[in-house]
Amino acid sequence: METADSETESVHNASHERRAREKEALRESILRAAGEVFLERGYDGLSMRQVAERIGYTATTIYLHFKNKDDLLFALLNDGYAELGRRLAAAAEAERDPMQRLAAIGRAYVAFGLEHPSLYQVMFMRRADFLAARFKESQDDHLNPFNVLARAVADALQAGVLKPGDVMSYAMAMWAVVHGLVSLALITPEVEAGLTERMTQVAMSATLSGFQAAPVVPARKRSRHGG
Amino acid sequence: METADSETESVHNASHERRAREKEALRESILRAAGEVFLERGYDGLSMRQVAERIGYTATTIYLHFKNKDDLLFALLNDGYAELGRRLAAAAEAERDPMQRLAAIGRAYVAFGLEHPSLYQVMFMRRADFLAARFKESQDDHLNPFNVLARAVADALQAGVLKPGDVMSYAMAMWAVVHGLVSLALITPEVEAGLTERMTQVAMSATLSGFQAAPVVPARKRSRHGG
DNA sequence: GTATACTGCTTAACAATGTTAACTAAGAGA
DNA sequence: TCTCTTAGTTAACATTGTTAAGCAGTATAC
Repeated sequence: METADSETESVHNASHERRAREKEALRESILRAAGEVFLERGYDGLSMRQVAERIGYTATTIYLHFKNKDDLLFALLNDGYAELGRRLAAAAEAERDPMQRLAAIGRAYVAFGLEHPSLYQVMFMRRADFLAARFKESQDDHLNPFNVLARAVADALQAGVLKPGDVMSYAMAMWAVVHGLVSLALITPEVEAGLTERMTQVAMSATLSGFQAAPVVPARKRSRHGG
Repeated sequence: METADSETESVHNASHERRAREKEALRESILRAAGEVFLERGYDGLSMRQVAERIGYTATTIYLHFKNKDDLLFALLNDGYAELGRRLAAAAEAERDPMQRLAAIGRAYVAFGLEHPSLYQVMFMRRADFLAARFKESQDDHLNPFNVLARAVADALQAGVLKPGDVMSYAMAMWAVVHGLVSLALITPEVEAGLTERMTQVAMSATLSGFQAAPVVPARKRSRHGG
């Protein structure tokens, strides 16, 4: 009896596992197809029927693996957030000096955005509602992109290379600058790459030097030139 | 004969004019309704049928006054671009000192974005394709928002308060920073207003002081602290 | 004053979207 | 072999932007 019981049980387990594997495989397949369609047709061209057709299924099948289109999209973007986190962390580790580290993180952020324009647009411009969800989900994850930046800022503050201030304000300000650089570059594609690069250089160096420099707009006059 | 001729002619003119007036009135009415729907339901909730229904017409009627939905939206956004231009120009005029003028323009830009969140999102985040069209259209308009900024930068450069550089790089960098501040604030609505303000203050003052300060990340070491 | 042309507007329709409900077929378990 | 579960499909709905055809009323011409 016991033998029979455990035998049938193991059979059940085996088939269950196989089904689970197949299910997971199809889920991955859907995700891959969605990624392809997204890259080819853009965010607006990403339709359930298009994705399904590409892998020989019907649109409704996707709903057996994802709650709805947003759920599918969220899964797609999560890869993006993860990669961004990894790249920022890698850039941070590569630099020891706190100030240089901040600069490296900034450069890595901009590079990521320019390398994945459509992905970045959805992640940080079109579907920012996902941003809150994702960041809340991985609030304590040390690979959360914002956490990487905040840690570097905290280090720099502690090292005394920044003017006194709170971590949050500095981190958000830094984020605003790099996000501004990326998104401005993405919404003005007619601007030549050279100008984009010069703009990035100017903004980044100004911001970082300003973080450690004299008070704002000191309006110090050179009397020698007479106003 | 002549009298009759000129009489019928004037009748024609009069009726033509009336028709033209009515046509223009309906166009304005559509635009106003579209603005309302846009404000209430957001960009995604703006549908031709919704707009038409609000003023007691059918959706297809709109096509007698606008080529398509994009055309209608473009007309809507044009008001936004115009107002932004006026506000930046007003802010610029109110400050004489070149550096303070730049700061004022930046503050005005951020204020505009935060005051018109949905409008700003469409203007600079979702439908940036309109941006190119609009800016190309009013390339020489001195109220073009970017021109206002570029002029202020040119003045500051000429006054020698900025480190040597080209107008375009400075203007784009400045635009990137303020746009980054606005769009980051808009995509993270869960962030408290106080932090947004501190972030703005930090980023703006750092950037501007960086524009006129020492070279980037000079890594000047204080040997006194030994590393 | 009556016929004609124009024109402002509507109804009908099409293709595409996301999504739900009902159905089918096939495989697992007894 | 019979039943039940389940993966997948088909059909359908509401909504979208947009085009084509029709209709009614007004201005023009005789």
